[in-house]
Amino acid sequence: MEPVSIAQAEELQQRLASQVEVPRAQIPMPRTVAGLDISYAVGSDRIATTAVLLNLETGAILEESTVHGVATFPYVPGLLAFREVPALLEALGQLRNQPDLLLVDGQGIAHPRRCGSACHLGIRAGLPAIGCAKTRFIGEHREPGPHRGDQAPLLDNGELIGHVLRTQDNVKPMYVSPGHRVGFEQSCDIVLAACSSFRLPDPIRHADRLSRAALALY
DNA sequence: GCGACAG
DNA sequence: ATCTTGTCGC
Repeated sequence: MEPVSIAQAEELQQRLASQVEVPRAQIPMPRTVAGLDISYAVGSDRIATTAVLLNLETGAILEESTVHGVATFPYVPGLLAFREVPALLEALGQLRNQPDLLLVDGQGIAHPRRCGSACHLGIRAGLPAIGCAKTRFIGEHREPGPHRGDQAPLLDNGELIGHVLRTQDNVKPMYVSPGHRVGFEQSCDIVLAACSSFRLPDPIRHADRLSRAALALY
């Protein structure tokens, strides 16, 4: 029930999209969040996937897990989840403690079918999830203000699909959108809280560094 | 037909 | 995502 053709993936994604929940109400502020990321080898299909669990209140890293594997699905814009989510679920499963929320390196509902990687992962893990991407995928927006916390709505044909959020003063903004079971405003609040002193949320930044190091020596 | 296109 | 050198700035 994992490997699928591109046509099947689009069909499957259509069904998953109907399961995405974007509440208008606030959810309890998560105590712990897990950041996830994948590194790819050049001339092979080897990948290393890392999950980092962080205590959002203290900023302490509680635990981390890394799994090695092989990329089975190609990169197709709009279908990134089929390439990455299986591995992300594996790394997540290796954590001893379940996080209160997931921070994904990619889009949430800021996606053509409102079903980015963060939506897939949130639904399949049964946990709240937020998509936090470094670059735009779809949608238009104005340039947010220059300071940490400044933001601008990300719109697709007038529909709100996320926010462009400045996570530190004078850095390129991040593209934040709900993945599952968390609203727009709170998604920005949580991402901001996770960005202690860098552009990227701490857990994602650590996961990126750890997965790259793991891939290099394996 | 042409350009855009998360990671 | 990854391949890449030097270079600018704190």
